[in-house]
Amino acid sequence: MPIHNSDIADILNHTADLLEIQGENPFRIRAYRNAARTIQNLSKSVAELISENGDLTKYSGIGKDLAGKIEEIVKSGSFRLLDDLKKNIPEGLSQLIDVSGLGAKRVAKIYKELKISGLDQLKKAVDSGKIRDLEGFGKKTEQNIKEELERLGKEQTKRTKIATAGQIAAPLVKYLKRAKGIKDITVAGSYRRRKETVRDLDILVTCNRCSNIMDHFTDYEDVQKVISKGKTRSSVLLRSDFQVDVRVVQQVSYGAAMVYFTGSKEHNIAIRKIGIKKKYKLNEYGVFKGKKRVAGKTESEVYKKINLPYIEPELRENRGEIKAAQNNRLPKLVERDDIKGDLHTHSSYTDGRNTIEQMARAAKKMGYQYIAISDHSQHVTVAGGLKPKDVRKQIKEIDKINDTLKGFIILKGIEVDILEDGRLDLPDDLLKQLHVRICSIHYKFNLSKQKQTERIIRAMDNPCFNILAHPTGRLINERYPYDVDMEKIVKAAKEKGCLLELNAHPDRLDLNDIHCKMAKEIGVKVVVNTDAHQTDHLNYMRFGIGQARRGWLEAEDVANTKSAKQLMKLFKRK
DNA sequence: GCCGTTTTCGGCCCGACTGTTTTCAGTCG
Repeated sequence: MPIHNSDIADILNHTADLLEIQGENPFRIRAYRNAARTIQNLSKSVAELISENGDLTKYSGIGKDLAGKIEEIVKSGSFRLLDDLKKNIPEGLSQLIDVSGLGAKRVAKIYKELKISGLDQLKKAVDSGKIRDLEGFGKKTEQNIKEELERLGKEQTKRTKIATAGQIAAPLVKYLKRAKGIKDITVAGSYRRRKETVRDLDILVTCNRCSNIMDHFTDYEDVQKVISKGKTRSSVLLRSDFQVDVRVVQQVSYGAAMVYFTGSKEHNIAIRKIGIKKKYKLNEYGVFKGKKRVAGKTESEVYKKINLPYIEPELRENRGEIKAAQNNRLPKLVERDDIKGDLHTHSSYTDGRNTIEQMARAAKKMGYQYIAISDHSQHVTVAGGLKPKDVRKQIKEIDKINDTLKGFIILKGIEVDILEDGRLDLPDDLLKQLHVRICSIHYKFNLSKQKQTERIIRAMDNPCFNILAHPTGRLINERYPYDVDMEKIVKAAKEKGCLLELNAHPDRLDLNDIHCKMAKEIGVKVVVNTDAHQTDHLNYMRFGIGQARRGWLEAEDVANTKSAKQLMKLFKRK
């Protein structure tokens, strides 16, 4: 069974956890974590790379030693260092380290002094008041651990989808704005980087003489618990168990603080290193030469001081953006206003809520030039998938409505199912009468990787195949992607002249950012579609654009920045 | 364990907050 990059990253992170509990050199531990992160973010499969005798040491954070260890993991499926560590350190300790407030040092102490090696034992020790007597611990710490354990018990700590985070952020930002003296307020962090899910919200605030801002914040009616509260930084847990941090800085530090709190952590570390080389110190208050602040008011000013152009938040993941910036080769990222239409939408012909005409008028109102109605095909019976006669009826209706629309066209589309054997769910002669065929998988998710990949590539052989919809089928936090070899699929799409969808629905966001970048590098155009089932879903486009930007896509890489006419040319098969 | 315009040793991002201890270690982001 081939080992995935995320498996290798998990093994390295697990190793780092155990090394940390063992009290190893912190820099050695960091090296394992850095390498794990590098691998996690790689678009290419490490297993494949090794089988082709590729050199892992060309990636940052992987040296000779770790390259050898990674090879061991890939080739043997096990890792001797980790196995040895496990012999000395009970398995349960890595769960303890996941308890917020417990780090490696405290876990090691709890284990050493009280022989506690699992969550259940920890709970018992907390209940009987044994923790408070340990040196360096106390009543308060014990209580915090107790609360954390209760929280872990009732809730799986999942990351929150960006759309949900937005719904939480909006009223909170509105509330914060009512504080006296408040000036600027920005939701920074991974939310600003438009990551598909976020762990918490980082809200950055500037204000004049605003001594009461933190009181105002912690008084918010949705606050369940105040985790910490200081003059410049406070953290709370909302009733939904969602964490929000607020940081206050002065106007003169706003740009530096924005860079700092937007992250990512890895990006920040990388730019600080550049700063150090230039004898600067970068922190959230500015860029400093000695004790003198030489930049900090705006983000551009901060980047400029270390000889970099402004880097868009979505790129700040230390995935090559700094090198690109140094070489003046940053992409000019696609924007919502570049989009000229939506190619994946549903109508009341199947499981959509609105009529074709309502969908079209809503799209026109958004400033689009076209919309494709692409309802389900017959195999998806639960959604009332269209039979051939239904498709013919829909074609006629679209022609009729198109006659009434000025400066806008409804494209005839279909979301046609890819059957288990790779055939499409409707006859070719009918599919040929449509403008756009979006092809997707809605059943048999659990085929082997090889079979699933072959199924899709076989479907692409059909010249009617235009776009592969939601290519991995994942639903964030709900359903894993089906097992496919994405690199093979992207290459097949390139070879056969097919396009890939980036489904903008916030539950899907599929392709993910890494796959978007892969498509761009291989030279396959991406279509950002909303999969709208009602008119207001058309607004999901903004989430798709965020993901596309994270995947380094420019307008040129996104097919639906083109006119309908240009699109038809793109769909022409070789 | 990684890395190099301070190149093969000696560094490794930086600061806030908490709780415990009394000047700071641990944790987090």
